[in-house]
Amino acid sequence: MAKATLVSLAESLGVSRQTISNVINAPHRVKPETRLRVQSAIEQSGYRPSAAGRQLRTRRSMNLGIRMMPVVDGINGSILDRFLHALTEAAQQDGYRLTLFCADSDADEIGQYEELLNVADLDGFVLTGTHYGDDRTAWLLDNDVPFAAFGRPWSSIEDPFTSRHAWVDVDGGAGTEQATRLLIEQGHTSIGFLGWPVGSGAGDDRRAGWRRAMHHARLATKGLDIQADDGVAAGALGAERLVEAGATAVVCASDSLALGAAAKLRQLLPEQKTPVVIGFDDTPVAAAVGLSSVAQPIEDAARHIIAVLTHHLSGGRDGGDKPRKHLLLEPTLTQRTPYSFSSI
Amino acid sequence: MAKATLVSLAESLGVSRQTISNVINAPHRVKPETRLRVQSAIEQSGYRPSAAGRQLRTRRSMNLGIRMMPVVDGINGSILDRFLHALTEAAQQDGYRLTLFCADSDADEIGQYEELLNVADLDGFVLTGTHYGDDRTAWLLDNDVPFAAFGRPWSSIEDPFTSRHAWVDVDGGAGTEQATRLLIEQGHTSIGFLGWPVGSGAGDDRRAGWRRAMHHARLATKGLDIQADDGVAAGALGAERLVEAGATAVVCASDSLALGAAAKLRQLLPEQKTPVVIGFDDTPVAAAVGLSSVAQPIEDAARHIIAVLTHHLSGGRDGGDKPRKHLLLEPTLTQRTPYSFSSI
DNA sequence: TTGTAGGCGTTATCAG
DNA sequence: CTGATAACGCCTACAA
Repeated sequence: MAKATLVSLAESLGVSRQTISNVINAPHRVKPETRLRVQSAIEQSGYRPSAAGRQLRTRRSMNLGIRMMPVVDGINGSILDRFLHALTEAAQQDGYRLTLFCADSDADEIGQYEELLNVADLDGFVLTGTHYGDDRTAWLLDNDVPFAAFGRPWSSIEDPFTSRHAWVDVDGGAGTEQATRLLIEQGHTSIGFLGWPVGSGAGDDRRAGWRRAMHHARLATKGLDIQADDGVAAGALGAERLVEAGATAVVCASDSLALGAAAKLRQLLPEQKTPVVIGFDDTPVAAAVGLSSVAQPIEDAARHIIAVLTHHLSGGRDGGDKPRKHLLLEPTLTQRTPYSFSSI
Repeated sequence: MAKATLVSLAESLGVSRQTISNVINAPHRVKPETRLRVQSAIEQSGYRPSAAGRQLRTRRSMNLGIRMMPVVDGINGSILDRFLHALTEAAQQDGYRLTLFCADSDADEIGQYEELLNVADLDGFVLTGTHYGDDRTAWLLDNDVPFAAFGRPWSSIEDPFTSRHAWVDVDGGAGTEQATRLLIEQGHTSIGFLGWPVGSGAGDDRRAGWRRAMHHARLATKGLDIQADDGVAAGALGAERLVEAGATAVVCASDSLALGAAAKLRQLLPEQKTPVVIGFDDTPVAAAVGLSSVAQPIEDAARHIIAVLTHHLSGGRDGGDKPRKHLLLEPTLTQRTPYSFSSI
């Protein structure tokens, strides 16, 4: 049996194709009687509207784009997996599909936007890895392209909550602050921060959280603030300098750094028993070696990103409540005992 | 300026839209002179063919589907990241896009195939996680849907190299065999295998590799073959039993198992200095703790999957060489010194 | 409430 | 080698 279309259905039912279309897109305009008749015919025939036909007419593809960032560390890849999965699931529930694309740079990404918008009629984009002076958000805003970002707009002057574009983020600073406070409660008075070079929004945010907790407890921070590129080796190196500066515990901007730091601290301060290093992202690596870590509610973030995007795309006519345009989620601290490599 | 279409271009050039279409899809049919004229006009106007229009006419979307498997361990999520990225990049180079979807089960996945085929005109699918008696491949074959699988068809009777469908896989058995041989060369005579319960294709394959190496060296395997569910804790438990059976080294079916095993062995056999545990997949976790591991050339696999799929879809008219329909890639052994948590 | 007409952008077919 | 014509399946506007 050939695939059913509006026309074939209309013929077999003795109504016009327009009526079928109305049953699908504007049921209230059709007399209940015929509506039911048509609906059951639709079900029986297994009719599914063609995306191509619809897209040609409406210039909407029900497709959302997201860029695959280049694989770097790999440790955070597992986070991406969770993020993508939640994104896809939420989009699917709202009738949207996710289209993946690659780009070498932000400029290239913008080029891809143009291309995908032109040829594939993508309805919107999900952005990740926002940073200071992000060209992409500016371009998308200028061109009235719907999008939502995972990551607030980083700017030293503008308040993110007045931003013109939708975003969802996790309050990294709150996470490191909480982590630092825990260490303070455990009696540590010299707690180092091991983060990325100043200049990255998320990194500076996490550093600020540590600093807040230290100041609040009136603890000195001099010499305890290390800037390092991400990675295990850099983490070990940084921890060494922190120990020299007197640190007995370390809060890190990533699990990679934390892993290196934990190894180094275990070596330099073997007498310590409590978890003295706290990572960020709660990756499987952290779980695997029993490292405490700040966990991001990444599935929630993904779901909200889709919610705000699809709500906007449907023009608010989707029935649901209007999702907040700017949302800062709280992370949680996953505490673990470092059984690691010595006492599983 | 409005977006250029075939019609607008044709008008401004004084030719028929069909000629423009021919320049794009069948250049050889157009007189070189007009072809050049049209081509430069295309470039100038920034014309890009509409996917919707094309799709409506050709019933092809230039879109490939891939299912997001449920997130389980997380450790292997990082592998997925690399895989997806390579897939997307290769597809993009061939003019295809990747569409993500979710499914709860294989049956559900088949339902999604139908849906995506019907509404979105997907041109083909990439399958992962093939297993014994996989319904999905059967369905796709029955319905003449193009696809390529990452993972050979597992069947006790059929030779995978005669399979009706395209696949790419990594020779896991060769990997564990190589790993086992290395340990034998290092002087170990009692080497355990820590793998998944018998019944999974990939798991049994890896087990067989270990067994081959042991038999080849005329070493006993009695009591050295452990079946455990994946995970760090199970790995530690399994290693304990292996040590009781006299094992001094362990080859594992995954990095999760290996991580647990390494911890346990370090505890039970502290005098050993050499890397006595070898994992599988070479995940960031392995890299982080200095665990040797069998590395899969996953980017190569992804590229070949796309190559074989797009070559088939283009009906072999894409100019390139015909890619092999069945391809078994060799893994490599990444050797590391277990600095782990004690000596970064 | 239902039907009719037109067109979205493309390619296939066939005639010139 | 080029052009006219006819779909592909759908939705919007308007007419009945």
